[in-house]
Amino acid sequence: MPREFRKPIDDADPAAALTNARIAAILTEIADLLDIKGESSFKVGAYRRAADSVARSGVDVAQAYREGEPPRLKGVGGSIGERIEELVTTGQLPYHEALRAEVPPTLLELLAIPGVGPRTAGEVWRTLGIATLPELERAACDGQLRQLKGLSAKSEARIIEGIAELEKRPPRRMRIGEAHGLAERAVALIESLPGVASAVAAGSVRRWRETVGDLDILVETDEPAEVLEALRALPVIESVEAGVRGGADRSTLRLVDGPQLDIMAMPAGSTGSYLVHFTGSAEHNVALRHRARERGWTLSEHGLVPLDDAAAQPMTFAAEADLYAFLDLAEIPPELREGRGEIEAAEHDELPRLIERSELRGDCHSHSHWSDGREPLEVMVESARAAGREYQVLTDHSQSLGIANGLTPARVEAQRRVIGELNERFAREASDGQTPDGADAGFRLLHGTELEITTDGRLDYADELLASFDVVVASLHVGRQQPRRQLMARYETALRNPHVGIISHPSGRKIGVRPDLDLDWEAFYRLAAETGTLLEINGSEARLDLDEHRIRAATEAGCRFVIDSDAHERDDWAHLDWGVGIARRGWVTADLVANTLPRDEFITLMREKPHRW
DNA sequence: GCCGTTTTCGGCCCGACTGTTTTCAGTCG
Repeated sequence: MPREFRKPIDDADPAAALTNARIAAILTEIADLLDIKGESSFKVGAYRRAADSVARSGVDVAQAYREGEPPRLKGVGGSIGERIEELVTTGQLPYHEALRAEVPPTLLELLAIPGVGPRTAGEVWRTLGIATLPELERAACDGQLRQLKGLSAKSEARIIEGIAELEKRPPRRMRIGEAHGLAERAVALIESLPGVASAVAAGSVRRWRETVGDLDILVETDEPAEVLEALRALPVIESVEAGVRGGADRSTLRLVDGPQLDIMAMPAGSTGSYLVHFTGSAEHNVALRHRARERGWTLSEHGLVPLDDAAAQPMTFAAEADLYAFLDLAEIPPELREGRGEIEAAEHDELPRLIERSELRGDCHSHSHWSDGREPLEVMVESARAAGREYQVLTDHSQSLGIANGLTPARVEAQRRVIGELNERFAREASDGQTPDGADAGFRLLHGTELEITTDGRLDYADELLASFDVVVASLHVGRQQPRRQLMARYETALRNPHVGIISHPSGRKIGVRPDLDLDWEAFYRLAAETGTLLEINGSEARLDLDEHRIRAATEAGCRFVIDSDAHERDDWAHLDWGVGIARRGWVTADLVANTLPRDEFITLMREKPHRW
């Protein structure tokens, strides 16, 4: 996978909120520019690690600095700490600006070309004055690059090809659902080939990352050459990527109209270290190698080799658990392998027992034709029932959300009657032993609403009507650009209302489309915990909201959750899978999630606020 | 530039591949 296409930071708006993500982006750009400049790789790495640390921190770093309580962040020492402080207090970072003046930020675009790294980019800039993609392409076509040290006519051809490829197919990351679907198909396809003992998707798919760049497939076989040859010949394989990753036991391919596939063969019976290595993350692997070194070993995908005998045969492991055990660690679930404290937890046997999909008994957020759902209420409810759930909450939109055909109070009452009749039928069928196969005899459709928090900070229904719902899910779809104080005031109204059980998709983000709401998150979590209002982990793949970082921060603040599909059609029930995946990445255990409760307990819980159990 | 059961200096993760090489640097995952 070519590195991600990184545009220079848009600094047109210096007043843009200094979120952790923006601070991290600035530190990353500093690292890139230093790299091109030819600075020590350790210094460059230090900025990258610091950026990473800021990005994944649960606290609002800018706010913490402004309040005079800088958080302890791994990789942020005196020098970088001072730069962050200057940035968040003055809104400017002269060091960064000076670097941008010295090294043209447009050079970052060159790094997206396969085979072009910071050294090459720096070299063409220094010797030929090239700073942009078109300039590089022209120079390559004119044969100017071959005069540079380490570059030849062959390199020029590769660069021209790489630029063309980039224009034809800009790198993009798949959403979680698409990635898992494709990975499943690829694995099934590969397992059908002769000589294949097993295949498994590793990489970020296996860790359930919210977006995925390419697919890494491990193939257990004793005949790697034959298997890879057969694979390359399949009609669904569009092309064999040139050069990047060839060799006897690995191959880089591309699915027709699909993502890049990195295929790695591993010898049967010694798959433990391969799985660990290719599942990652990079940070997790680094931490593991550190640990191996402390114990006198060097760790790679092939296994462990003694530090004092590099020529020794690697010690191999049949299973991941064996490798972890050798390093005195409990086996770490793939979702936790991000270098966020999982090694320490595994060392002390304090890994959480993560929630499983099978532990969800109900779903608290779904829509139908009555508002903006794409299927009739009856169709949605029958499929939820057939899926074996104990309860489904129908939460069509409230009246002010006209664009989604929100329900007036009169339509709410009409819908209540329809739901009542359906539940009567379900009860009748249960007592007659007529419950359909796969359905839970106790299944009930619960009546909820997705209650709009209006721009002027009111709730969209009167309290008496709110009290009549089984579940009230409050959310904010309009007036997203309001200043932080106003947004917080709106959320506070909802959180303090005794009938509001759940705040839905709290950050309001859409992945890759629009950013989070500007909230005082610490205060938001505190209020949710204090009022006993549940926070939703919304599993629709464009949202995944709360995200994994916020989930952990909210947990630490004492919050509790529900995991919901926000389904608008039957296919959307799969969102529950994605929601559970993200929850697991947020270290969530079943006891933190209200919709793991049996139906009656859940109904009772939702009648009482604060919701604590 | 960061960090410390190798602690204030001297390290800093690993292997494979590529290209232009006579021993290695750059790129990638």
